[in-house]
Amino acid sequence: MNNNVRVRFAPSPTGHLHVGGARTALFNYLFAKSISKDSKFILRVEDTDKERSSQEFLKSQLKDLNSLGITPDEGVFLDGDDIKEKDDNNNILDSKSTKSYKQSKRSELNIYKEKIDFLLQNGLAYYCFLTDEEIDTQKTLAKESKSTQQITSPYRPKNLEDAKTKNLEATEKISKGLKPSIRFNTISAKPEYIIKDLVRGEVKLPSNMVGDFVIQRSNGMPVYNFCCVVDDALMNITHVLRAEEHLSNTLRQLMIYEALNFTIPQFAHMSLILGEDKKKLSKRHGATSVEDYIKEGYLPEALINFLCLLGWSHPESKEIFSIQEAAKVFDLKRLNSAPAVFDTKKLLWMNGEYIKKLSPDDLKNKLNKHSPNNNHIDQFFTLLNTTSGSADVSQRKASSNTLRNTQISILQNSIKTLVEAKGILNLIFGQLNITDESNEVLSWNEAKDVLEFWIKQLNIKTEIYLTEEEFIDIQDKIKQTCKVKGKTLFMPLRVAVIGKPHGAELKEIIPLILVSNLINRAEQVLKTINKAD
RNA sequence: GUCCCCUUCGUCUAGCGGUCUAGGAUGUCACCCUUUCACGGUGAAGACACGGGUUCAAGUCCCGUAGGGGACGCCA
Repeated sequence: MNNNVRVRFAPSPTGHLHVGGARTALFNYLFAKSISKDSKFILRVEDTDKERSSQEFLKSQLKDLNSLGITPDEGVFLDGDDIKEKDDNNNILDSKSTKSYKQSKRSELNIYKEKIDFLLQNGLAYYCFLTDEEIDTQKTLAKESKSTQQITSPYRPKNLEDAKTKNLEATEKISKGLKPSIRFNTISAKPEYIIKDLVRGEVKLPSNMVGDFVIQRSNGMPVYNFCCVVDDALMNITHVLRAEEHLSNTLRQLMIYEALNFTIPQFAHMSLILGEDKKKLSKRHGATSVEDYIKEGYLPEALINFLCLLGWSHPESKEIFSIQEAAKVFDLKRLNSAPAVFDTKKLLWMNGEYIKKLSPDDLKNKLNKHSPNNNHIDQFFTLLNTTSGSADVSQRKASSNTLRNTQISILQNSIKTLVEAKGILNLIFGQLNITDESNEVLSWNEAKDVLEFWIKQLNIKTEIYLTEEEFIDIQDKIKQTCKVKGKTLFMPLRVAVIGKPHGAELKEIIPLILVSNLINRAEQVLKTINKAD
């Protein structure tokens, strides 16, 4: 009929957005965007587990998706700080609407009840009064006898006639206060179901993989497998792109599609993201949520770029590209069926690349957003932005573009994550911290002379800041007077400026530090030398 | 245990029967740049899990074996 597709990402708000979930969302998004302008990426919320779901988690997940650039065309979205829903015509749904993209709400609207009633009446589902204990015994028995561990329920009807009597019996029990679950009756299932998976090709799923599974909890809430099918069908989802761990669920879902006479969508089961131990990435691998990575100073743009390359490859072998660029060339055929290890080292490299590409203003904004209470950030950028009308000679210099660029590179070229900026800024504005590494340098005979002369020269200066030229001038004087060069000159000096023998280029960092501060630091270092003597 | 999926450098991957003495990226190492560190530049080492087939020809197709992973919930 038309070439538009409808795909969905259906998170469950029981935790923060996991990188695996983010990638699933990304591929769904990219697929929709790559097909046509009118294709839709829908966000549905699977919050049937009332105990574990929360509004806070939902909000956090939506926020993370937004910052990654994955915004839904339809369904649940975040408007400022409010969770809202919009339908396929872009109409905002209010609380009285009979439509919703949240399964908890859809359950209240009896959307699932109608379908479950249909199954019950036709013997395709049944009330099951098996207790937890009874189920446990069945399971342990099955384990001991090494047979397949499927639950067999005595409440399962054998045929339509049987279903009628069983339903009657059930109604009676329910009226007495018993709370049954509802199981799907697999009695009429085909022996084997075959899906043509877009990633894996033909996958055969034998029906004996599953027993009569629960489709509605005893508390009245239908479960994931059921809601998922009903919603995908009712929302006209054309392609289901999800993680491989759902492959075995597909069998159950296929049975439901069939029982309910729904059209079956196309499936694409994407490979899993693994930790370094090659096991499914989970909390015990450390940082796994998008929020964790952002807190650690990763840029959302870098994270999403990295995720995109996990199980997918750019047709031109590009490594660095935006989500928009990816959407232009995205093709499901390039999805890899093998699982991928999440390589933090490559992410780190990629993040560094993104940081280097940032304009000074963007860098400033990103840093401020990341650590809003660090006033060194503004100090740093104010220094770089000082107008050329300033009376101070170094401020005039600092405003020239070339100098500004080299100075900003102190920050930009040496950090791979936003958090690392803190350390650099501390070197410029913070308290001097003399590292253990410096001790050896300070024990050199020349060190004391160099520092004393350095302080003397600084004291003559009346300007607030030193220019690069002025520093080089002093540096030459030290060379002559103290008869030092190379390591013996630069290392003690560097310790006197940043507290360690390695790190920033002196002529770049010195023009950023107040002369008075330089004096304080040098005196502090000199004191430790004298103490050691 | 049962069923399902997967298998190219350490890692992410290219490869859709001949153009593969297997390409790129990252990581590692070396050298250059640099009076330090980093950045940058150049280069090196590094892989088709194994065994059978099919074919004139197999990393590429088929079958086994081994290894890894996933699912087996009134979680999603």
